[in-house]
Amino acid sequence: MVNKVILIGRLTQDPELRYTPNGVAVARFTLAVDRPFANQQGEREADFIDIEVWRKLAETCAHYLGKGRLVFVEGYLQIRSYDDKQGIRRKGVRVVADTVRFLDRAKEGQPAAGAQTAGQTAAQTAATGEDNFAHEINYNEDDIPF
Amino acid sequence: MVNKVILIGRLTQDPELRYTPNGVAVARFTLAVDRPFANQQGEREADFIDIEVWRKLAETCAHYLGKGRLVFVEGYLQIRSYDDKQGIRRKGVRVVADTVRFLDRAKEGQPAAGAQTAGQTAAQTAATGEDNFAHEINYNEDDIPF
Amino acid sequence: MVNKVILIGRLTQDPELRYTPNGVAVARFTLAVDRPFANQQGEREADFIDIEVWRKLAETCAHYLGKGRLVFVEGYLQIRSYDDKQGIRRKGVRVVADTVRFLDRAKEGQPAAGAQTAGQTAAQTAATGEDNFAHEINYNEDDIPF
Amino acid sequence: MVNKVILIGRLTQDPELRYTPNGVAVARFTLAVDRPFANQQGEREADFIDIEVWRKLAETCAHYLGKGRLVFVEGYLQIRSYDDKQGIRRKGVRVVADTVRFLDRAKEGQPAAGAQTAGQTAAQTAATGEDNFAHEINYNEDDIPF
DNA sequence: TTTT
DNA sequence: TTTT
Repeated sequence: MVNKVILIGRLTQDPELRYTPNGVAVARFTLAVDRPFANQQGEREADFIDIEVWRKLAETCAHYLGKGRLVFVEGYLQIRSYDDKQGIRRKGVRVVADTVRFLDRAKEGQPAAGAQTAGQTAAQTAATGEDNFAHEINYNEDDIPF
Repeated sequence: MVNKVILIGRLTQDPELRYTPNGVAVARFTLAVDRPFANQQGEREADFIDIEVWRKLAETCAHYLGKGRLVFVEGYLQIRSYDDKQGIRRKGVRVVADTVRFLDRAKEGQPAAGAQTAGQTAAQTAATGEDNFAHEINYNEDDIPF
Repeated sequence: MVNKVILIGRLTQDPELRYTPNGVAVARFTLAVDRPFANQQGEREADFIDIEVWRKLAETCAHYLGKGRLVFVEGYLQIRSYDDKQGIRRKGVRVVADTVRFLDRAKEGQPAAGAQTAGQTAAQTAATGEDNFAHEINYNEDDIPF
Repeated sequence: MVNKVILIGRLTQDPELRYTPNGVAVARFTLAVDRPFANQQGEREADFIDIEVWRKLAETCAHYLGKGRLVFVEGYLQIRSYDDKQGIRRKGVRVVADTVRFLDRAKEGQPAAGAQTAGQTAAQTAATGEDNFAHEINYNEDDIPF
């Protein structure tokens, strides 16, 4: 009924931008979110949380964000069961974000770039028949939010 | 750096209450959180999200909550990799809650009860050598929050 | 940059529904939100927080909500300076909500009703020249969110 | 019942640090939170939101934060009626924060400093009989959270 | 598999 | 009274 996730963390890699067969943009990246407390070995661990954004926001993220950037993310937790290639039932988890705010500036000499070079057209994506983007979770039209 | 989850949903079952070998109470339950939109078949799906609570709050939840109850939950998303019995790497996901608010009344004739009958003493839990509570995620002292 | 408020509380009165001169619906109500701790006299106080909703959601709230109902509200905090009738500078505060979820059922015999009878048409509102709705905060087109 | 505020914005001034007569530290600062949309004149306005922090966190904020710093704040909205010096009833609003995260680095040459020079001992504060800190809202023991 |  |  209410499902809200709020995160601040750093991208572990540049975002990946893809398009559904129908030409809808979707970008994915992983956020490293440091825990506020140390574990018993005195190390500070992080949670690595998969983020998914759609449409115009996907293209903005792919264009401007890169590895190491600090972002605020607001979205909802989506949990889905699926069978992997070995036919084993697994649980897929991601945060589908409707808000992403950039909290620091891109580094000099490391222009925003990067990510959007991964851009493919809808036609290209359809052509490759890529069906297990998003770590083995297949997309269909029901997956497209909003 | 910031990791916050806010949920309102209904318990799919009574909570399970256990104790770590050191006697720390931990309760688990699953929340069904309805999505606010229908899918293409016109059905309203739900996400099923595992919740974990500790110490006094664990005992309160086990005592007063039961299947079907509506609750507000606030906590953080915890993601952990582990190997299942077949040695396959899996991802465990849960929300560790620090706040749980009860949003409806317990039904008549179905007294709060239930859950806490699952209560075991620390000694009992240790004795059974139960090491894969929480859907195959082993607990150790580092897992105990706060 | 980020401004988010999340509340659960009960309406102190039925919502008031009005229309801007341009015919945009706006509803207002006050939420009593109990504090989770008692004060030194052992009493549990509440904060009384003014909520404002717009358009279709305004009409839904006016139609279905009434005094005493329990709701979840998500929105943003809006703070505005203004001069009251005595010309004294005051601060106006309200939560502009984009999400309202009803957490309990309307009571029997006390049908949803009530609120929406306050409905005026845009023409009516314009005619009365009402300019200090919302506790002395004048509305202009800039106030209309989204 | 639930009252949660999440903000990201910049300090308009250095924090002010005071102590209650009983020696409890309290710091206050105002956050400028830019709205995500422009008004009809094409300007981007901000909300100016008063933040209050207590105890150790108050001292940390006073020590490390200064004007212009970007912070994440989590807390609850507190609304209180009071009479100002002219005996006029007014509404005091602030966010009492339990979490403050620093999102940027202090500028070179403008060392963290500043704020904590305002530090007074409990004795000093008591001596001055200062009773309307916090913009005319008097503190008493009930105001001290947690 | 992971970020500063 | 306001921040970048």
